[in-house]
Amino acid sequence: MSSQDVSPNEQASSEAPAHRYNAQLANEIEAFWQQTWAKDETYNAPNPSGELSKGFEQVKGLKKAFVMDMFPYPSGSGLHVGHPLGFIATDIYARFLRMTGHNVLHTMGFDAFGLPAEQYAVQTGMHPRTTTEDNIKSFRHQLAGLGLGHDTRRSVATTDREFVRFTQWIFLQLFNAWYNPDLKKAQPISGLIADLESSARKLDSGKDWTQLSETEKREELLNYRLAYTSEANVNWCPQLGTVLANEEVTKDNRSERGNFPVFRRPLSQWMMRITAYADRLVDDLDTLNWPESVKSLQRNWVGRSVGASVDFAIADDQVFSGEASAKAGAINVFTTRPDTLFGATYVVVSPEHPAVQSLIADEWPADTRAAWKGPLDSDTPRHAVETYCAVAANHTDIERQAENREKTGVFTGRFAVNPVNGNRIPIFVGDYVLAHYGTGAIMAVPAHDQRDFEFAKALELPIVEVIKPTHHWLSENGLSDDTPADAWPSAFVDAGTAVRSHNAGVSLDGLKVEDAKVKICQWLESQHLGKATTVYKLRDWLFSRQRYWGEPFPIVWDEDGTPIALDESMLPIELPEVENFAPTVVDANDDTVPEAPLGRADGWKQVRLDLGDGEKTYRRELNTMPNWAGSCAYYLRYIDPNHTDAAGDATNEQYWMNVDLYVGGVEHAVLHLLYSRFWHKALYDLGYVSTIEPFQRLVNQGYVLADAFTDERGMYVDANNVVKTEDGFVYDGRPVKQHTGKMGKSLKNSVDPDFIREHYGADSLRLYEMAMGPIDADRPWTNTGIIGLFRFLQRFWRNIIDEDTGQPHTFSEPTAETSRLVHKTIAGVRDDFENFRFNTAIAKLIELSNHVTKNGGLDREGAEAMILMIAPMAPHVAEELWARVGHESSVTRADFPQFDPAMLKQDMVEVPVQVLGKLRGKVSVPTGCNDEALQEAALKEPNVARHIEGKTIRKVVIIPDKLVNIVAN
RNA sequence: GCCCGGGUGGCGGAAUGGCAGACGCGGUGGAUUCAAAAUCCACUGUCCGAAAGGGCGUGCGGGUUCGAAUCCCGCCCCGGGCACCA
Repeated sequence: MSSQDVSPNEQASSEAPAHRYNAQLANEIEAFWQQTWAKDETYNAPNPSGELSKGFEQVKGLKKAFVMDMFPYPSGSGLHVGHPLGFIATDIYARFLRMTGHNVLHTMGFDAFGLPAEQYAVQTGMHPRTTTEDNIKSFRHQLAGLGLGHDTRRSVATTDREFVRFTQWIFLQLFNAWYNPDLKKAQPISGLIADLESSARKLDSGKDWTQLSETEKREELLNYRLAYTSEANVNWCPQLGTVLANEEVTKDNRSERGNFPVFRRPLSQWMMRITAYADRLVDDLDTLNWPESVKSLQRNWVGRSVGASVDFAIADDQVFSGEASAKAGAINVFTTRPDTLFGATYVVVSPEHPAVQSLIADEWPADTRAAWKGPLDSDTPRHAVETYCAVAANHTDIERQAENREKTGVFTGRFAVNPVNGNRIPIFVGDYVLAHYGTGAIMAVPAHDQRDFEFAKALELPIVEVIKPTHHWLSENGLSDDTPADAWPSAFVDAGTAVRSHNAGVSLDGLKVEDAKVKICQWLESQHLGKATTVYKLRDWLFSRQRYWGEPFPIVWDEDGTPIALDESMLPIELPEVENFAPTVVDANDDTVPEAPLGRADGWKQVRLDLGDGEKTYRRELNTMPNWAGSCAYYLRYIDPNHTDAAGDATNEQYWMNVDLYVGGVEHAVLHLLYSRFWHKALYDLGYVSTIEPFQRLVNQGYVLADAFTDERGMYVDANNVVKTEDGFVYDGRPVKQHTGKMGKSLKNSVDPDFIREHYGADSLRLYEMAMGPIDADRPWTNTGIIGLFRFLQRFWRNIIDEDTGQPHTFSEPTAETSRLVHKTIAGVRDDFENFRFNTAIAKLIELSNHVTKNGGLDREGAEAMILMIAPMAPHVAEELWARVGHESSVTRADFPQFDPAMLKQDMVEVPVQVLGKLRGKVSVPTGCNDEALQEAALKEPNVARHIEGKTIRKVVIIPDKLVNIVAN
């Protein structure tokens, strides 16, 4: 709460022992060891090859471990105690691995391009590089203060000159690659060009490659490259002055960052062909040790649906006449239920479907129902359809997707032919069909799809049963076997058996859904009417932004307006200096094409180059890459931080990859983690990395929550200055309301780690953050909670050090019980560390420490085991104790203690005795005591005897050394 | 609606078929102190009881089992994600 509530005890009173572990001593110890670690380069991990390979000989027999955090954005407001939660967890794990025979790569970089530095630059005129570098400096200082054991030689920032070169280099690899669908992998585009030149492969566009001009060829290749430009509807956010990726737009069409409105606008932008990897991005999730929730989010985002595309020919209709006739061929629909094709009684196309215009009949067919002519009872199909489409266009996505919205649609006046039974079925335009999913058109099977059912009811369309519902479903709905489908209360959408589904060439009758799907797809394919198809929700990744503070593209444009990649030797392309960093922010309704800030760099935006056909003037690409670019492959920079060409040394990459443990927030589930997997797979295909996935194990740490307070206006007030009074919480003399929320700037409830360190020390802070609960759970921060861990460290210190002299206690013979508990704790703590359960590891150590406090008696072996066990979590105090008991080398690579199973055995064991499953007493018996003796002892226990008195013993369950349960009645 | 988590004391949590509530916070009482802070000791799920001991108790209702917080079936509630995705 308020800073006054914290009870600092750094002022050792005159009576307190001179060598008590208090905040002052903790701070001295921590400063000393942090300097020592830095001087000794304690946390440097050698590479097998190259300039960082010094010392590799000594560790080459060890296993490698790559332990990584999601790197932070170095914001100007510094860290709060929520930020380092994951950093502490990975540090503990990395330290544990160092003590159990691993060469551990653990470092921390900075995701340093991005909006805040740019916005700050706009406000102050200071160059974003200056503020970013200052912030990184203070972050490094704060992180070092927490005792995080990072290899600082590998601490890179995405804004570093060489890092930018690396990011641009990857971009070039993607630009110069295409996805070969036959091999299902990316390959250099040169191979595609060779195939096209030799006519071994034809262009998808149907054009003849050999007849094309150089410019036309370049344009054609853009349809294949993994990084390409295209003119498409993109998410345009006027208030951010930039376009955004789908993943950065919330479902109510606002920017994830800033919560500004986002509009769809056609613009030419850079795209990444992530859709080529849709299947692999889904399938390879099965190989990963990731939280199920994140895997599920990614599967959902890719949104794979397996089904069939089917052509519905347009019926040749006497009502229709006109020139559109020639264009009207067939409507291609996508369905996941091709087994219900015989039940398709109409077709619906979305209002945005490109063929809508060509589908409109000149007049209504005879007997067209009023319900089909639209709300205005239009005189012509054209009027009905155009009115309907205009209304749909004016609806926002939210309005169109509102829950329980009535299904609406209008008849086009034309008919399609159901390819399996030749039935003439009406074609509708309806806004429940989405233009951007599947083919933008559906076949409607009202009996077996709830949406189609609702539409059919609303527009009085036939409902034909082609899947026999289960008896369970029929009886649940009070229906009999022969109730016609249009009397059902809803569609039957579950699996059943096909009926009424046959024609001269194929019969599905009697088949289960899955078998029927396979059979009908084979038939459709044989008749050239359709084929098995898979569609995805995933869209290509929009990769350009109209901002200043990002990586420039290594691209120039020629006079024909086609993009040309610069050669690798010209990297990095550095950001030009500009007067004004601000994005072009326009009014929400303004249609102006945004000018990228780089367009203000007059001397830069045009460049004279000789790219092989003489010196010419080119226009530079003025967009920059999105913030995600730098985080896609930064683990490769950690491996080889100074490499200046290509991906890095293959020996080092093969040694370290993949990342064994990756810890970070769940907010990156479908952004960073999907993009990064995509780039990694492309780099894998192109031979630059050796693993199919970058991150083997993922852990999402929870959020740190804290009390937040709002005043009478509902505005958050600084929680650090709220005081608790008898009447409740008060800020500046006014009552405020208490809430709980994620710690951070927006709720004004940040707790400064430097403040906590000053009052308790970094070791107490580290322990408290871990003790609050399982790593993946949200945990409320309280300034009182940390005291318990501080007291524990003080006790722990006292277990080993005489508070008056500062010297270790004389070692003494421990009791058998103490020795047993030491070994039991070693076994438990080891297991907890391996399984990332630091909260219970701490509890076990507290238990042991409390036992020693109470019983005394600790030999050197026991004391050292305690120090070694706490070392990963509280490294400073552990180093100090390790030194004080006489060691000269760091505890960092000391062997983690082994437990002796023989030590866990005890002579006597206390066995609980139950009567009818209820605990009634305990008996103390020799360990390994036989069943008869144990039963005899149990029956003699006075309280047990009382409970079975007068009853007949039916059965006695005996688990040796564990439990006796007497069944008596 | 669908998918993924979760529901245990005043609070954070522990126990994954075998003594429910480890460990910590908070609380109560005590030691120390002129006093306080800090520190140490004891108690602390709930109800009955002086105690011994007993009843109840892990969201709700059933079931399996000698024995269920844990496994199964059916619900309820909370958090997160997706959502007219054919």
